[in-house]
Amino acid sequence: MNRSQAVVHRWSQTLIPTTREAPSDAQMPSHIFMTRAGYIRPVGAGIYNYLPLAWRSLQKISQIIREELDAAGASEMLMPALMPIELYEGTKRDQDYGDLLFQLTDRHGRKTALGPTHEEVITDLMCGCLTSYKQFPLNLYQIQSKFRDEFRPRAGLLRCREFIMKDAYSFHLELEGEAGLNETYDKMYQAYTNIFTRCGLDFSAVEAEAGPIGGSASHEFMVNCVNGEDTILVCPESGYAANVEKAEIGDRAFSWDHEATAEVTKHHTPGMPGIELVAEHLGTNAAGMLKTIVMRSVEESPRWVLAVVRGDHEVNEGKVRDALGVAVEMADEKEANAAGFAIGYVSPKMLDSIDLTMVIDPDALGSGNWATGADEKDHHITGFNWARDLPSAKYKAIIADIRNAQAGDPSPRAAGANLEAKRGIEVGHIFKLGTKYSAAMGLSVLDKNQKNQDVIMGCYGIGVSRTLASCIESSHDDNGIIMPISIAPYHVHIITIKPNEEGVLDHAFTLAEELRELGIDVLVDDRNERPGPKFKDADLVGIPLRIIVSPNSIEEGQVEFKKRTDEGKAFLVDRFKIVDICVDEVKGSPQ
RNA sequence: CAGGGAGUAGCUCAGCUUGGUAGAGCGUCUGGUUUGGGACCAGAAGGUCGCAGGUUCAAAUCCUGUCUCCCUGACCA
Repeated sequence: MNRSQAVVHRWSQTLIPTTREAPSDAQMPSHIFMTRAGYIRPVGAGIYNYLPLAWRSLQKISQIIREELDAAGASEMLMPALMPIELYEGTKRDQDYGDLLFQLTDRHGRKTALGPTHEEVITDLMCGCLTSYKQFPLNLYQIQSKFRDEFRPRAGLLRCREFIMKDAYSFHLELEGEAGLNETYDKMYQAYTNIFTRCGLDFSAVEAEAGPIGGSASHEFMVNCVNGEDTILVCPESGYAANVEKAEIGDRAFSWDHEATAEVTKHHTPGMPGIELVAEHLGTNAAGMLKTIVMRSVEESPRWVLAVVRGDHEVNEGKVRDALGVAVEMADEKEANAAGFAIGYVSPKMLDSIDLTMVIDPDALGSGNWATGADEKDHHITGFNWARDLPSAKYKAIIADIRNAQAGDPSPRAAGANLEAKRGIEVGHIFKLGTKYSAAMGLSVLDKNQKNQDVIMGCYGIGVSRTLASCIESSHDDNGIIMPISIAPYHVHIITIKPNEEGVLDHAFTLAEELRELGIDVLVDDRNERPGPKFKDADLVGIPLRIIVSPNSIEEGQVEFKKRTDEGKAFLVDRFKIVDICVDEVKGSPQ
């Protein structure tokens, strides 16, 4: 509630093009309702006009972000959206980003990009600005349109090619201490928590795939929503929550000594894409098979790595990296074949044929009778038993949690508890970057000891337009949007009944003006429409407080009042009480 | 990018199989009657049928090419 800027707008004199029917291509509720309620209109694939209602909400979200980040010690600035491609040379992100980067050529043939984020720009800027250890910590942010050539934009504002993002970057010389990265990171974590709480969102802060520094170096802020694109795993006992990519799994029982129950038998299994088909052919299921993934360590003298998981599980590269202490990547299929691996038909038995490191997930040691590859094209075996058929594994292999967690897995933080899966929409992500960009781009300063040191960085993003969409995604009913007061385009929606009749409009605008002077934003539906469409439109646009002004109630010295969340009809309120009621509602909600 | 679908009035769609002067509902505009949950009557405006070729006496309709949009997958705020 900002007194100096509160407004009274007339429906008839702003642009709120509501429609009765949804565009046929919209699937997600936020997309359908934002279009129907006149918040947005498409321009191209993943490109939208933000009409007045959406823009007012986005401004309110931005204002909340500004207040919280300023309070956390950050300063707002603005960098250009257009940037020369040379900036990316140091970090090779023009390749990492690949097709995601919008690239264009100017009239002089210079290659230029539209900014997908601004690590390079700000690091380059800092190279010329940061000269002394006395300048730290420094935390800068901007709110701006970002451009990403998404493979497939979709779901309205949830995944766009041009979208509004707040990105912040912090600079430090150490991790610990007052000026350290950890201190700023924690402040930003708290600021994000405040921001999303004030926006009225039901969200979870979850651990995400850690950056190069390790530890809990990255958190995602996820709006809890069944339609979300991301899966997070939570422990109901301890409160532990993590992205599916990152989630640890609690201790699992395993044994080398399961008794063999069948002989090893070879089967011809040609032309069966997918483990399900093979399992069916072998008379078992995916959970009865071993999946053996060929990887390589990423170092100067690469080494083969075999990761073994149960057939219905997925290998997690990050976990393999953590188990081995070196980064790994999927092996190139041609190279692996040349080295003797029958890609697609690899079994753990390769441990005895090729010099390699083997990592086994505990669940792959949960039985004495497995189906797996035969190390020969188009063939699998059944009856594999670790103790009988590959005794060397017990001494040579590493056992570690190397697979993606899933619902029902034991919690890593509470004995006996099981992880539950929830869906979410990622609206914020905070990162400890370390020296990735500063080292690549030569950003260093002299520390107290006159030693040149690479600057340590953190980066912090919020999808502003996505935050609006995810709010609507999780807060709507069959009739339309239900906006929280803090980010609603207007606080109060005054509906006039029979606006042609003497005094109705005057009454409505007098009331609106009283509210405005107390810092409340008001939309007055002054259209000469019948009541039906006005009520329908009001439900659709979802402004939280509704006042109905009609000839009848004016005569009685009353108005009608209803919250968007209330069921049924509005109730009568004395005219002289309505302003206080609205002020209490606005003040009593998160701002 | 791969697989699937769609481009016809501002919006939602029919018409295409079987070629013959462009249709409906909603919305918009005018006049009238109406005014508590998407009214009614009368009238009107609005489309080179995505684009370019081709076949034909004749193409929204058949053929070829091309562009755009949507849905499902890998990425991310």
